[in-house]
Amino acid sequence: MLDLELMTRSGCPIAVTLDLVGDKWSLVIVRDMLIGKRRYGQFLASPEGITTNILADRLKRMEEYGLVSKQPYQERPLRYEYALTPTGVSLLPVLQAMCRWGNRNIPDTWTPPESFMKRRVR
Amino acid sequence: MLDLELMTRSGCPIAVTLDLVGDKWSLVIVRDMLIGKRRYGQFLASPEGITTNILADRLKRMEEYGLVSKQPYQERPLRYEYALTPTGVSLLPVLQAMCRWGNRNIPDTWTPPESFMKRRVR
DNA sequence: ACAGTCACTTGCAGAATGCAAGTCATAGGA
DNA sequence: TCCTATGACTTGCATTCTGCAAGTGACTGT
Repeated sequence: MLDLELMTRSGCPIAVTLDLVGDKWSLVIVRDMLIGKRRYGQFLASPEGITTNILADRLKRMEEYGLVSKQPYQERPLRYEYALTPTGVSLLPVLQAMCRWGNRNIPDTWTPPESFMKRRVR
Repeated sequence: MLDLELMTRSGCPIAVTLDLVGDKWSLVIVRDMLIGKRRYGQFLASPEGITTNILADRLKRMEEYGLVSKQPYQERPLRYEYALTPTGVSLLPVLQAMCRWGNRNIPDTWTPPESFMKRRVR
């Protein structure tokens, strides 16, 4: 369980989830981490084109929320890589449901790899 | 299939879904409609406290996107009620996944009614 | 010495959001 | 008749968030 002193709008699990990741970018970053991306530059390279300031802000926020953790992968200069915590990974079913919805309802959306759609967590 | 000329960031079904409903309010309104609310005042009465201008904007946007339709329920004064289209209803699995995630990971979130969690759509 | 890489930070303009108040049509009661 | 209430919005304005571009600091490789 996350231990947050988060300003939530209500106790509704949908509303609380949206308070944490209800914006245009957070779940795109989660998607990238689920397919193995770990570094700042890799997130920037995704086709959606997140900007540097938003990426830095979201990584920081999701770390505060307990969805992401960072580990140094080198010293001098000190550099971090980012990965999902188990709580972050467990957002996978939400993303899978979005993929199914997008593929069914919006023409010309990419078909995600089977490994992504079939993967089970928890 | 929706027929949109929507500015999407990429063809990723996750990113496209977020382009449509990736904000703090749209899916709260979808939740309310899924549990039977249909009128402006009912949406305003939800505990999250959406404001009138945002609600009007989201109803309009979701109608443009084909997620919501409106029907007059009286004339003089002309009043509409809102309901999800089949495409809108099919967002249910996304909301169910968010509920499961919220309930597992965030303390003191409400347990949704079984009728909501068990319901199946296609 | 100098360009290049990587991970950020900063400044600023424009868009989105939140808050409060106002509008419009009508019903119902004093 | 007038007054109040209801329901569905709209408007104005201040605050916050986002997008874009440029800059910074610590290196590495040439």
